[in-house]
Amino acid sequence: MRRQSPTTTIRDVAQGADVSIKTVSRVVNNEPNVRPETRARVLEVARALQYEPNLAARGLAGRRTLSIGLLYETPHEFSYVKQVLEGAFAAGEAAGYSLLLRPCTAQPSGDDTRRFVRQTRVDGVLLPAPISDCGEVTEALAELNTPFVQISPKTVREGWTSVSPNDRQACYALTEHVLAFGHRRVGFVRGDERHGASANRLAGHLGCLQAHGLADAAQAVAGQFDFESGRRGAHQLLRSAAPPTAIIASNDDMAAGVIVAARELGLDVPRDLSVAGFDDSPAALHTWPPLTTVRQPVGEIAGRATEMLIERLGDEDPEPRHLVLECELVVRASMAAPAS
Amino acid sequence: MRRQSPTTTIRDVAQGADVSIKTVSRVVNNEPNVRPETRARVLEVARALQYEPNLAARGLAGRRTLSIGLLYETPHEFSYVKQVLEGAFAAGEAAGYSLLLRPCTAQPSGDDTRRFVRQTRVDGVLLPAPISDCGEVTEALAELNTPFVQISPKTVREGWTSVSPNDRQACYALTEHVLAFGHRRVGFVRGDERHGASANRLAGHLGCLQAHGLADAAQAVAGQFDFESGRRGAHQLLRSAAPPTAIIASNDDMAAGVIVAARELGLDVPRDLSVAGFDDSPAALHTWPPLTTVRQPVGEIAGRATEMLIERLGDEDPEPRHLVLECELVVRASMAAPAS
DNA sequence: GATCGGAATGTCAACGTTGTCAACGGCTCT
DNA sequence: AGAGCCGTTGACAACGTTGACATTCCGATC
Repeated sequence: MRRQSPTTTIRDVAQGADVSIKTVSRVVNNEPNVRPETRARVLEVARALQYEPNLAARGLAGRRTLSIGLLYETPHEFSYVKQVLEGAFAAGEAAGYSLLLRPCTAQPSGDDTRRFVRQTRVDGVLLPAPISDCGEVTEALAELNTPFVQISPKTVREGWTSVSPNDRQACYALTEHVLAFGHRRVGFVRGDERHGASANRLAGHLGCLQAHGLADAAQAVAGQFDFESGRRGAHQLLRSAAPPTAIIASNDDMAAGVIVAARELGLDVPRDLSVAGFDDSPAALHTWPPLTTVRQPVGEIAGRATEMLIERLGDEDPEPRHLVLECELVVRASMAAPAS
Repeated sequence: MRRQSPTTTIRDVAQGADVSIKTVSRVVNNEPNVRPETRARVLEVARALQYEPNLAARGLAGRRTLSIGLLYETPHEFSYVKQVLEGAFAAGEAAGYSLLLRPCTAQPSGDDTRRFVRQTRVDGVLLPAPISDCGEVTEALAELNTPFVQISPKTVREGWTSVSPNDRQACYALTEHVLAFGHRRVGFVRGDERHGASANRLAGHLGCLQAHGLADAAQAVAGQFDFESGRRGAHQLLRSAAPPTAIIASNDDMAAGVIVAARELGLDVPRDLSVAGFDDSPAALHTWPPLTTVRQPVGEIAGRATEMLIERLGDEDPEPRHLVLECELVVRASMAAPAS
């Protein structure tokens, strides 16, 4: 087996600064009761020797590993996961925590979860959608007494903690924006039902239609958040007797599919059909015309979730909280008044 | 501080199976010299108690941590990173290794790298492009005697190990495909120069033009692999006195930009302008028309790189290798004969 | 000047695993 | 029957850090 190049340990620093290892530990962990000059001397030596605490040893000795797990579903929607990663990494780093990723297949089992926590001893776990609603996972974590925070869960549960975007309100506003153009027949492509966002977006949409006395005009078809289902959904909607003059898709990938479907039917966007998406993903700018959509602060959501998780780690019996962040309408060129 | 729920350790298993902890260790690590019936008994108890070895303790006690690091650049090209992750995760898992991610800003310093390795004690490191060519990083790893494998490096270096796609050959073939349609003025949008792929793709393109006696017709403009630079590049190319009838972009995002630029100039794709991309990313299917492109086996490349890295971990003085995987032309609808 | 108290520092045993080496059996070979 | 060997097993000391607790130091108090 390959030899590791020698590394400086806490002992080397202790020797160099002429103190005990315990004092070095105190300095490195910012604990009180160290004379400022001692602290300075230790830091000096640590820096000179390029000392970095060994995380494995820390995790083994201490009660905590200073690491949090992130279970994410691998197949779809990677731009979402990307933003979650970035937000969580930044927030974690700021607090001295590192992130341990665990890609999962569609339905991670409780055993997978248990194995993950047992092996890694993560202090807590972040659960982005749709895993945030996986009963087996949350059960396993509760059983292991491992704190977790849900990101965009489907249903907000009493004693737990979550951070979500205000999907409902955002989709209400988006629908209102569409109606303001004069559209009266508005199609809607729903998202993957396993994501809580899907139901909320639909609810916001329907709520707005109802508020405008258009409840009967609602036309919603199923979708799974991917390009192809957007394309299929649009064909389905546009085939009807009274086809919509505008279509809202529950995310941008599907909206891109809607645009392609329109083009396949010889319809110009936005002249013959207005289209709106959701998420403000990169795809929203890659379509022609660029998509009117809603910016979800996914990175911020993940960051706040991480902060809340870390906060809860210190508390023996923390207050459950449910944070909701607002979204922002992004107006681009895919929306116009209906051809009268 | 929150209490951890009690976990079963190697000692519990040893007690349950009435053997020493060392024997359990041997069984769990598939070491030889354990009587089959003993092994079976230990495995039985381990399963019953849901025993999972503690990775921190393993890393501390053993010479190896069974984990490998993956430094990746966070800003651009996430679909690439996604595929790298998936390939590497799968290959790592198969060999019992876990992956430790480290998102980096544009130019990670040697110190960052050293800190990462020192803290985590990863056994080896994977370097996807463009970090694979970051001198500070490779230097730091060499200095720490930490094995690494480069993924798609710019330049293949003697004593190191790498896995790359055959960008040059693929772009040669793609250009040949374009010429076969009858195009004679072919524009080219280059990629980010920090990626090795960029130079190779350009070289393949130019090589093919030369082979067909069209070296003088080459028109290549700069790009950075993002949508916007594709759009700018296309405008630049199409503004010229003898504008190209086909444009090859060094990746799909830029090709999407080219298509939008064409539309902005009132050109129909593919009637007035043929377009080809590279990578077969999701974006290639989100454009209209869908893009003719080249499928790079990124996941497989990352997987093979991971396997090679793990293989090298066991060897004291492993043979350096440079593996090159072939790409595949994906013909879609964005390409047609030039309007004569 | 003895006593007290709190801040500063140190000692030592964990933590859960692997590496080293020694011990034990049963077998073959003389 | 004794020597030697090999396959099997175990005892014990690492690994680098933190937690619990002990000790020292120093100034304030009586």
